[in-house]
Amino acid sequence: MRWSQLHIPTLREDPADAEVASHRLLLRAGFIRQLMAGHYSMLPLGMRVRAKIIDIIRAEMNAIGGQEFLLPCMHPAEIWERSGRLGTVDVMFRLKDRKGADMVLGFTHEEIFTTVAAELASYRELPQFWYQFQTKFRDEARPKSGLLRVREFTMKDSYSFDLDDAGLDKSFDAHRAAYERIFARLGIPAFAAEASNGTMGGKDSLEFVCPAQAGEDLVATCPNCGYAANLERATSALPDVEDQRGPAAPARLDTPGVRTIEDLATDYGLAAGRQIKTLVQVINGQLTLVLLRGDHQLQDQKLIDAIGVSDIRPARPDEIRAALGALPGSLGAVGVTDLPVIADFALRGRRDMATGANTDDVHLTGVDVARDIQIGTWADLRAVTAGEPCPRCGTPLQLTRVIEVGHIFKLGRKFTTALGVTVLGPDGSAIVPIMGSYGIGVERAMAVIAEVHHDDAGLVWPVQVAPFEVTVVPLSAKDHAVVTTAESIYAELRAAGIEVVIDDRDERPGVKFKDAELTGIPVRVSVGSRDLADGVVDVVGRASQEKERVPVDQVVKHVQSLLATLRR
RNA sequence: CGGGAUGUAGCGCAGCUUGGUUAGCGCGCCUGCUUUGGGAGCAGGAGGGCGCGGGUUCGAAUCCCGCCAUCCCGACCA
Repeated sequence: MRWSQLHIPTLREDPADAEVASHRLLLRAGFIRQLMAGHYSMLPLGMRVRAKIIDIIRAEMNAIGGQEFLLPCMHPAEIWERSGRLGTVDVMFRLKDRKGADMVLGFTHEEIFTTVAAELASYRELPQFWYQFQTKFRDEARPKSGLLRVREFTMKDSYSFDLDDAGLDKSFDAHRAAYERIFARLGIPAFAAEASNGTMGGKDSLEFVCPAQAGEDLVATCPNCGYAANLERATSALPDVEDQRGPAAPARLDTPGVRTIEDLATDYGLAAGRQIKTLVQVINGQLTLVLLRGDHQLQDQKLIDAIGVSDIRPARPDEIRAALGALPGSLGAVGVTDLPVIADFALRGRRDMATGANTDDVHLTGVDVARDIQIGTWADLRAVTAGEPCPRCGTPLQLTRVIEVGHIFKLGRKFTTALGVTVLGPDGSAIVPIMGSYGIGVERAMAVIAEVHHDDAGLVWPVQVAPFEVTVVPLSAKDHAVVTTAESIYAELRAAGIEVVIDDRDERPGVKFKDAELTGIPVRVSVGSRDLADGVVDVVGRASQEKERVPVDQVVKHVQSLLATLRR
């Protein structure tokens, strides 16, 4: 291809609205343009990278037996009604057609693939791996960071249908292995972390995450045994606490002006770890007390996962006072029998603790959790913090900021049951297939590659996903020898099957060099009159910036071996 | 959805406090000449009516009211 005829609108200055590196560079280098918040147009260079990412994912999906489909992105709302996700997922875009029929834009495709699976008839057909590359629409509360969080994007989503749990495990493991190969080939240093299933339901899920400053999630990782879990799922092995027995009954402690755990600790010598934190949440409209150790933070997703309800909000002060007779700062669960109480495991067996007395400016001490509080549900509710012992091996955990690039779920039979999918088993009885679902955000993957592979001069694409492998740069558009040599090198590289672009613009060398670096093309062949006098050209690696003088008649061979090295 | 910021040419910005001739600068773009080994120089030129809608005023990019959009933080999120 000829640069002069490609639409590559590079910018000399950083775009004002782009903060994170991938956003800034993809805009500057002319790969994408924004239409509105969370919706981006993919320009020719962006399309080439996207196509390569898709090719790699497709190859790995096919390698594990995946069959490619393409399902509609617009669906009748009725199908989502049947699975119970219609009114409950707030990122779902909804619309009506001219007849007034309710439609939705798919934010995922479990339901729709399941309608296709209704034609599966026999156990002999299972397992099935089905996948597609399809646009997803998600009405994000806050799109941000360029392609990292958008409202419209391409997802590779796949779905497995198996006869039983053992089959699902196999399908899941096959996808896990495929994902590891995919991210390795894409140049994304991702690893798997345990995660919450969120609105997908099901029991197990793994996120593939890539460490990055622009990340929105935190994962806890163990440097020793490899334990890794999203903070919304991570646990740690807290040391057991042996409390003294304490008094026979809680004692009243007047604490005028005390509103926080910290105040109580500093003013009355009651360490935060010996306090009970009482939070009031409204769960499905029901006021509920949530108890944690004073020095622990509630992890919201854990609470949602523990009770299986996502309709949760903190109670308002007026609701709290009406129910408990005090304001936050003096709340406690001692003697509360008319409200559900959920407590974190770390409070189990604790004695001689301090908590609010449900009277403003009064606390209780000497509280024995088992004796004095009626706890309905025990759960893991607290957020792990850095340095706590790994739940598997005890090594201090690290917290790492990451971007989620893939997520694989063991779904169970939620969707096949809801949509009535069965196959006949060997004995003639109906079997409900068990599902898994597996997703990779294509443009997010592109942005993550850019996050990981760039420098001060611009993008540095790994060869496998680069928009072009080589750019040939004639340093003059007028010097006959330079132009004809560059053109013949360009033709030879093309003939050798290398993806090459020739920068045939009538621009000064500096402009071409800057653009070559900004766009991140892995290899540059510079043809100038000075070197040509010696019969050589410059071959420069984008990542290494190493320059080699190569005789004109050996350029193709040299470039081929350089590309092979870069591919590794 | 709460908090903060910003909307002036394709991009980056100034002008607004203290309303006043044809709204300005840099980059980019077009033409010509000279240049051409790291974002060239000179000359000439095109392009916006200041996010949108009202209002105040003799007069509004500048003041007032409402709305919209974009970015950042938080809440939320597959």
